[in-house]
Amino acid sequence: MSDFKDLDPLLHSQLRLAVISLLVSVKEAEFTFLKEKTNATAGNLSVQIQKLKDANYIEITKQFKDNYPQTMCKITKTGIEAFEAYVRDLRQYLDVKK
Amino acid sequence: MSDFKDLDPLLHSQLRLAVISLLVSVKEAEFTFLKEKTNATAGNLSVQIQKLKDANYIEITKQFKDNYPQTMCKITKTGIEAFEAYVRDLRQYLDVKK
DNA sequence: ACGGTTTGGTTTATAATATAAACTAGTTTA
DNA sequence: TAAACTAGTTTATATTATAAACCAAACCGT
Repeated sequence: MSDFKDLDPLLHSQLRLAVISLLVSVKEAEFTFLKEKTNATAGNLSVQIQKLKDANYIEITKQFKDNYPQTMCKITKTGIEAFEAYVRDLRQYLDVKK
Repeated sequence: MSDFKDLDPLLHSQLRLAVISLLVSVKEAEFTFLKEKTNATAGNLSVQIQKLKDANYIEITKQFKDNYPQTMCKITKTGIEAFEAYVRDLRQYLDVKK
């Protein structure tokens, strides 16, 4: 019998977790902002936000701003809940019982 | 410029993290105990503790007990420190600033 | 107005990782 | 003594993460 809950594999990824963590704070952010804050390569970020979108953790909208393409990411209710559940589950692993 | 510290990839793995978390509590445990507590398959556990050993996070000693092979795992100082650093680093991701 | 550079990405190929399946070696039980 | 079980390891495969290559359009100097 296991002591540990399975961690949401979508969030148990450094980059995706960072993205969600940021979006939980700011609600909405540009691709370039996320790229800078996470220090990720554009390619990696592109792939990972796509996965978050497929899971309905975020919404992605594309528009043009000052002549340049702009990709906006916004967290969903599902995403917030998933993050909260992940944090809750992870505590089992981090809080060592003496 | 990145807001997030890189997470120790050796610990950012569900099974290895569970193993280290257990060993931080109990100091020393049998393979079978870890297998039961983590609900891992034997093969997976075998591979993962080997990696922890290679990183010097744990020590592995093999002996016989009641005619059966017994693999004991014990956490090292390095392992404890790595765990503490991991937990510290992870807080950046979990503690959302309002 | 053209060639090179920069912005803002996506797609694709490869490297790394996790996991399961198959195997080994020996023990117990019927 | 054959089948089933204990306690693992090794190997093959599936999944994931990451980087490299690419694309389209905009800007910038000459």
